[in-house]
Amino acid sequence: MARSKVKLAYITNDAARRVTYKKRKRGMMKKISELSTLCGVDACAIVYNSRQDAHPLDEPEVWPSRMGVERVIEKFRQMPEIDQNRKRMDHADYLTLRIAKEKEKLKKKRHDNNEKEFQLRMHDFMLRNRLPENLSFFDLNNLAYHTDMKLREIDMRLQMLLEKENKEMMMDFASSKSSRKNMNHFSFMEENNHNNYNSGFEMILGNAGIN
Amino acid sequence: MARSKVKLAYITNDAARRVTYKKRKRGMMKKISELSTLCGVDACAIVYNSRQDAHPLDEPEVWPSRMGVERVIEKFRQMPEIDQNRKRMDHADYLTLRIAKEKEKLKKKRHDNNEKEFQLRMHDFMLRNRLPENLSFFDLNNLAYHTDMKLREIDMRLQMLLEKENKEMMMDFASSKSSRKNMNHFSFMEENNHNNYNSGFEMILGNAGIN
DNA sequence: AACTATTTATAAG
DNA sequence: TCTTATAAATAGT
Repeated sequence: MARSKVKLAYITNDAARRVTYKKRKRGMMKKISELSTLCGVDACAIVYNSRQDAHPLDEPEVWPSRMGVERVIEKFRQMPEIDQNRKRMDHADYLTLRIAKEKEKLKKKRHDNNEKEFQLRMHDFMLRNRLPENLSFFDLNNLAYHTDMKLREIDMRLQMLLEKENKEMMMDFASSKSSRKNMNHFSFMEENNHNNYNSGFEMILGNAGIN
Repeated sequence: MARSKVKLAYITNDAARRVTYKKRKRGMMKKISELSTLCGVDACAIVYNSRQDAHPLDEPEVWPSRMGVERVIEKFRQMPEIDQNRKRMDHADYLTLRIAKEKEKLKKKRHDNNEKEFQLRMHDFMLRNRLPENLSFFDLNNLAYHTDMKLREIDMRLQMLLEKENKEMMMDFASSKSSRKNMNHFSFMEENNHNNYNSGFEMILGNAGIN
C-alpha cells in the first residue's frame, strides 16, 4: 500500500508473501490491541498458516494470548443469541459493502478526471488562443467563467501598473523632466486596458462560434 | 491518530468512544480481511462490548463469519501443539516489545530536537552576528563548520561578481569610457573579500571568547 | 533490518 | 455522515 498500490489478491511470490505476512500480522495485532484498549471491549484474533508448505517462519499468532482467546470466545458464546446476531456482518456482507464503496470511489475519480481534463483544455486555450473542438455548453460556460477570472486578474495588474505610471509621471512633471517616452508608455497601457472584463462571457462564446 | 495524536488509553467520553469503536472496528476487519487474502492464511477475529452499560449501537463483530470463526478455531486447536506454540507472542510479550520500540523513538526524537535546536541557534548567530552563551565545544565545532560553509558560498558569489565586474571594466576600458565610479565599486568588492574562508574555524572560536 | 515514498487509517470538525 | 489534516501502515528498496 505504499510505494505502490497493491492488488488485493494472494501474493504468489513466496518471499514477498512471507514479508507481507510478517508486517501485516504485526500491524493487525497492534490494531486489535489498540481497539481493545481504547474502547474497553473484549477482542481476540487468531492467525496462522495451515498449508503443508507453510514456511517455518510463518508463525501462527493469537491475541491477546492463548488463554485470553479461549476466555473471549467462551464469553462471546455465552452472550444472548440476540446480542450475538445483532446486525453482525459476515464476510459476504463485508465484501458487498466494499464493492459498493469502491464503486463510489471510481465514480468520484471519473468526475475528478473529467475536471482535470477540462482544466487542461482550458490551459491549452489560454496559451494558444484557440478553442478546442466539440465543447459542450457546460464546458463553454465553465471556460467563460475561468477566462473571466483571468481577465479580472490581468486587469488588476494593469490598474496597479497604471497607478504606478501615474505617480511617476506626476513626479516627472513636478521636477520638469517629463519625457515624451513616458507619455507613450502610459497611453500604451490605457489602450490595452480596453479588455473590459464585464464583457468576457459573451466575447468568448462569440469566439467559439456559438449562435 | 490523525488531526492529533491520541493517548493509547480507555476513552472515557462515551460518544467519542463509540465513534472510535465503530471506525476502528471497521478498520480492523478490513486489515484482517486483507491479511488473509494477501497471504492465504486462516484468520478470525471476534470483537464485542460485554459491559452491562454497553450502548445498543456498540455492535459485536466477527470475521470472517460466525461459522468461519468456529472453523478457524477448530482447525487451530487441531494443529500440533508444537506449531501452536511456536514463538507465539502473548499480550505481555507484545507490550514489552512496544515499550522498547517507543523508547527507541523517544531517543531518536531527542536527537532530532537537539539538532533542530542547534540549527536555530546557528541561524540566530548568522542573523545577529552574536554568539549565544554556553556553547559546548561540540556545538562550537559544528557551528564553525557550518559557518565555514556559508563563507565558501558567499565567496563563490563574490568571485562571480568579481569576474563580471572585471569583464565589464575591460569592455569599458576598450571603449574608452571607463569611469571612476566603476573602479570604486570594484575595489569595494575586493575589500570585502578579505574574509578568507580558510581561517573561518579559528576566527569563530576566537569570537566566542574561548581561551 | 532500516529507510522513504506512498497509501491508508483516522481524529476532529 | 462527509471532509480534511495528520498520524500510521506499509511496498519496494
